[in-house]
Parts: sequence; C-alpha cells; structure tokens
Amino acid sequence: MLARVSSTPTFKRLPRAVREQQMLDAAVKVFSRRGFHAASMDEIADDAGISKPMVYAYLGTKEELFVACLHREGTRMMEAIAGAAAPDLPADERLWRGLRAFFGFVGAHRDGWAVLYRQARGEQPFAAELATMRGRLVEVVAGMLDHALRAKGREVGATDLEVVAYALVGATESLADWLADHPEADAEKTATRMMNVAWLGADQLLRGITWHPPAD
Amino acid sequence: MLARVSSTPTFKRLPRAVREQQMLDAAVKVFSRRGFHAASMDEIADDAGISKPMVYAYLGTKEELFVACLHREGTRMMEAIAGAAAPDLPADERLWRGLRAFFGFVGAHRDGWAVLYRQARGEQPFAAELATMRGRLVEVVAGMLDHALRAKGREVGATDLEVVAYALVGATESLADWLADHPEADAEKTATRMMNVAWLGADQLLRGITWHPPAD
DNA sequence: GCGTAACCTTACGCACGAGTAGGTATGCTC
DNA sequence: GAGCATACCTACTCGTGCGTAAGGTTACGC
Repeated sequence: MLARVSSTPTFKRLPRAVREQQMLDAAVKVFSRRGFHAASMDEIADDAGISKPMVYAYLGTKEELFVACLHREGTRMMEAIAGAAAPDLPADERLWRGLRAFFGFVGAHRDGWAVLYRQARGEQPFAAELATMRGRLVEVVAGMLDHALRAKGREVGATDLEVVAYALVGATESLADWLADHPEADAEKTATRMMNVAWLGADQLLRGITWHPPAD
Repeated sequence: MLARVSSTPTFKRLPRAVREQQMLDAAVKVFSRRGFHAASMDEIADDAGISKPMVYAYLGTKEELFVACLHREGTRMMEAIAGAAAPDLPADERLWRGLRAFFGFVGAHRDGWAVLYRQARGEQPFAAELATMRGRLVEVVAGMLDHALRAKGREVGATDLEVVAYALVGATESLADWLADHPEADAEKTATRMMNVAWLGADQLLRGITWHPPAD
C-alpha cells in the first residue's frame, strides 16, 4: 500500500555480485561497530542501502552472513601474507616479511579485520571457523621453523614446534589488537617491534641487542 | 497455584553469601559453555538449584552477573600471580614464576577462566573491564623489564616497553587458550615452552639453545 | 510490446528470553 | 508464640529482532 511516489527510483537495480559486495561491506562495518549480537539485520540492510529480504535472499541468515564476512576478510589476509613470504628465503627474512604484510593488512583494515576477529573468538558457532584459519597460520609458522631447523640438521618434537608457533601467532594477534586500538600507530614500526620480541627474545633485548629491518 | 506438595523441602534455606557463590559458580560454568548471549538466566538459575528471581535479587541483571563473574575470576588470577612473582628477584626468575603461576591457574580453572576471557573480549560492555585487567598485567611486565634495564644503566622509550610487554602478554594468553583446549596438556610444561619463546626468542631456539626451569 | 525472470519492497508472525509482580514458607528475636 | 525480616517460589509481561509472505517494478529477450 501507499506505493512509493516513484518520482526518482532513488537507487538503481544492480547485478547480484555487486549488491553482495555492498552487503558484505556494510555487514563488516556494522558487525565491527556493534558486535555480532547487537548488530541487527535491519541496520546492515539499511547501511547497504537495501532492504532486509534482499540480504536474506543473497547471503542467507545472520550466521551465514557473518561467516561470509569472516571468509572474505580471512581470505584477503591470507593472500596478503602468502604473497609476501616466499618459502625459499631464510627464516628471519621470511618472518619479517610475513609480519610486515600482516600488520600492513591490519593497519589498512583496522575496524574490518581486527574487530571481526575479536568477535569470532567468543561466539561458539564461529570459533571453529576462526580456529581453522589460525590453524593455517600456525602451520605456516611451524613449517618455517621446522624447515630452518632441518637445514641445520636439527629436529624438534611436533608439539613443541606447534606450541612455539602458537605463541608467536598469539603475540602477533595481540599486537594487531593493539594496533587496531591505536589509530595513530604505525604498522611498519609495530611489525619491527614484534620482530624484535619474536626473533630475539626478552633476554637479548635486556642485553641491549636489537633487530632492525633490512634496507630492503 | 498448585502450591508444592511440601513432602520434603527438597533444599534448605541458605544464607545469602553461600547462595551467591553457588550462583557465581553456575554462572561461570554456563557462560563458559554457551557464551554470554546464548546463556539464559533460566539455565543459570536452574544449574545453581535456585529460581530466577533469586538471581536477580542477589546479583542483579545479566550484565551485572557477568561482570561479577569476571571480577571474581580476575581477582583470583591476579592474586595467584602476584603471590608468585616477588619484585626483588632477577628478571628471568620473576618471569618464570609469574608464567608458572599463570598457567597453573588456567590449568586448574580451564573452562572457568579461559572461556570467560574469550567471551569478554568480544562484547562491547565488558571489553573495557577486560582491558583494565590486561592493562594491569602489561604494566607489571613492562615494569619488570624497565626495572631490569635500569639496573644495567640502560633505558628505552615507554611505548617500546609497553608494546613488548603487550606482545608477551598476548603470547601468554594465546598459550592459555591452547592449554584450555588441550585437557591432556601439562601446565608446567606449557609454562616452560612459553618461557623459551619469550626469553630466548626464535633466533636462539633455532640455534639449538634452550631454556630449562631451575631446580627450584 | 509483451512475457518472464530477476530485483526489490512493505509489513507482518512469532519465538525467545530478560526482567517482575505478588505470594508463601521459614527461621530468628524478644 | 507474635512479629518481622529474609529466603524463596510460580507464573506472568513485554520488548526485541530474526526471518518471511505476498506483492510491486524494472530490464531484457524475442
């Protein structure tokens, strides 16, 4: 009823693929700002300049929508990292490039990634999804360490390796949180600090030994 | 209506202080298992063997209840750590004792702490609360590093110190998560691994240098 | 120029769960 | 053993927000 006074159609009809991206953009924005539960499908639809049933038609339920966000952002991040850390470099070089790519990504997608990430940790249905992604990262780091160790004819238990990798990934995520909360902070500098902690350790740092990025 | 067939009163009347603890126990359990939103006040009341209005009467709204949980668990943890790491020990010894106390605590309260922690990160209203607690931890670690540095006549910018501490705390939390998810894992061993990463760094570890707990 | 398919809307049903009203039993005090 | 405070209950209200039914409108093929 009261069929809109079609003076201007206000907005054009757009192909599905485009609308889906708009919706995902809006969803990421709203989910980050409000959190999964507090975010309402109405607000997301509104923010995307579209009505709610369209969101359901294209991306499914709220949970599915959130998973779609996670996937898109996660894939983007993984690509950013994978593209930076070639597997045939020495370990320190690889670690450095990976870290730089990671913090660069987070710095550029502050509210996008870091907050989605924080969200997903808590909510049961997504924790598994997230764990898979983190698992891939841990695997990469553990693989790197293993590779470096084998090159020296040394070997370490798989669990040890995994736990060390887990700690490194955790520290990195933690600094990513810090970066997301400090808009004035510099991504490159944060990566350098992370590299110092991860590569040298507290003992060396207390001795005044520091690591600096290569001239590149 | 249908006023309970008072054959057996089923459960005794208990003083407020006792009931409050029972409620908090139940709340921690349910919040951990379900997450803040998915947890229902009915289930918590049920689990505590009490009816819902009692929960409201004693601990207030759902949010207030959750904050009460956070406070109790957080305080317990802080006490466990503070009691272990005397401020006049050398840095490595202090770090080791703090880590051991921390992982010991998490190991003993797996579903209690770690999951409450995971929950609180995401939800807006509690993030601040949590940030304060983490802030205290970061402060302690940063203070420890600063103390050790000054003893050697060296000095470092406050931000650098804070970020390093932040990374260490993050890595530790991350391993705590890992520990909470691996019931078979040993807390002491996890603490040792963390110490290796934090104190020695990847470079040393790759060189085959390792750290071992003192005879104590 | 007309059918059909895809796009898009308004307006609603409905479940779920936080919080409460109002009443009953029990123990403690004098 | 009357009075009073505190412990405790059953059974509701009511907002909120997910998901959908049913119908309008635009583009495109033929």
